[in-house]
Amino acid sequence: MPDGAPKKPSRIQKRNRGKILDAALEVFSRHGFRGATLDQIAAEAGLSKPNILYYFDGKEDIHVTLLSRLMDSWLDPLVAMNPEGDPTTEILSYVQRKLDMARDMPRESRLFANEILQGAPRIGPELSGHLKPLFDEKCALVAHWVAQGRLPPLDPQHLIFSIWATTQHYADFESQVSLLLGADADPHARASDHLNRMFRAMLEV
Amino acid sequence: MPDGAPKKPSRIQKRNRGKILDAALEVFSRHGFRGATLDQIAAEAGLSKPNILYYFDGKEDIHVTLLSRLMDSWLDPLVAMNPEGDPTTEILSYVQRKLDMARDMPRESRLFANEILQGAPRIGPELSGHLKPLFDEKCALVAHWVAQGRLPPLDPQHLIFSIWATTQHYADFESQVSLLLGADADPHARASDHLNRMFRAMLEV
DNA sequence: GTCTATAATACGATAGAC
DNA sequence: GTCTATCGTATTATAGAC
Repeated sequence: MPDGAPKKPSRIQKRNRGKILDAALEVFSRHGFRGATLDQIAAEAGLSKPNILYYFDGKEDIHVTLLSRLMDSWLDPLVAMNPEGDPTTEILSYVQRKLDMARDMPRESRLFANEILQGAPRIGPELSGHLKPLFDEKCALVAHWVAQGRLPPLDPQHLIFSIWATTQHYADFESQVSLLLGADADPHARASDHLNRMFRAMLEV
Repeated sequence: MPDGAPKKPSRIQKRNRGKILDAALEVFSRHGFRGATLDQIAAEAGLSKPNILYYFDGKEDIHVTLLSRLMDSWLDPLVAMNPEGDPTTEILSYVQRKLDMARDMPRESRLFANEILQGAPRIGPELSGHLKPLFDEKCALVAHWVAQGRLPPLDPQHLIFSIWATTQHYADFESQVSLLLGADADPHARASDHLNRMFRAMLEV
């Protein structure tokens, strides 16, 4: 077969690659890249270690594939911020969607947190290529809203950082959060309320 | 020599333990516990690997010693929150001190972030023993201020989480922050301004 | 495609000379 | 106290049968 024309993956290939990536998400997000082992991933996926390496070129290949696959859905809430909408509503909805993601996709959150915390050695290009343009675009949008007087003077870049930080905190530092809150109430509802009040206060003209 | 009476460490012992802990802070904070190696720590400290193990019982001993040594100074800003002071001033000062720490002690911030991100497997008891009582005490203080009507209704626990999240973000995710901001301005001044405005808006009665 | 067996290396820790 | 040399194990990756 001539090079450059990758064979179409069979049904079974797709299913196994999916199983491996899901297992890898579980293991990498809990232990980080170096702390994760192929043995753990293989056990979690229900496959043998050499079989894992039949589908991927190595540990790093799995990790990089995982990060780029998840990048798009991870950025969805920011993409959804609508230039036609009401500024305050759009931003508060974004906060809410990010907080929901921290609850529904904590593994993805910790996977990215682990990678960025260690200097993004394996995902730097993806960040420059996908995240940076989107970030710049949405910062320009917020700045535009400010210039129109529809938002008070604020720093778009640091506003977005604060949204990321406060929402992802509940996924990334979950062990500390649950220790400090105790096991009683559902933290999500109270966190949602708190963040809504905080960012609303900041966005009032 | 009878047990239970540890020999007083000599000057050279103190100095070498200090060099090792400083090197370990550098390496652990950048690569996490599993990602760090004794070879790296030894090279950074300018000592041989067996010499490292002469001063500490093993890799884990170094890590735990480091975490408990740093815990106190890491919590200093929260301790300094003064019940006698003006509520808004005290909280805004706390934000400022935490942000200064993210700038001045980014390695310490990343060390704790790495540990907590992975479920605090080696520092859980320290958190329960030192952090939890302090956290509860300061939450009660904020709740008291709210009950007095000196602060608007707010959730003390989640307020503190938001302060931690937003300030530590600049140290823990520095690689992403610097990528997105570009290399131009000093981020610290603008971050300080932004966080001051944000939390002030939330604290207005 | 999947497995068992194994190679190759990285790493934490120890032995023993000085 | 400090070093060189080395052990034992964990871990990534490959060989080769089926």
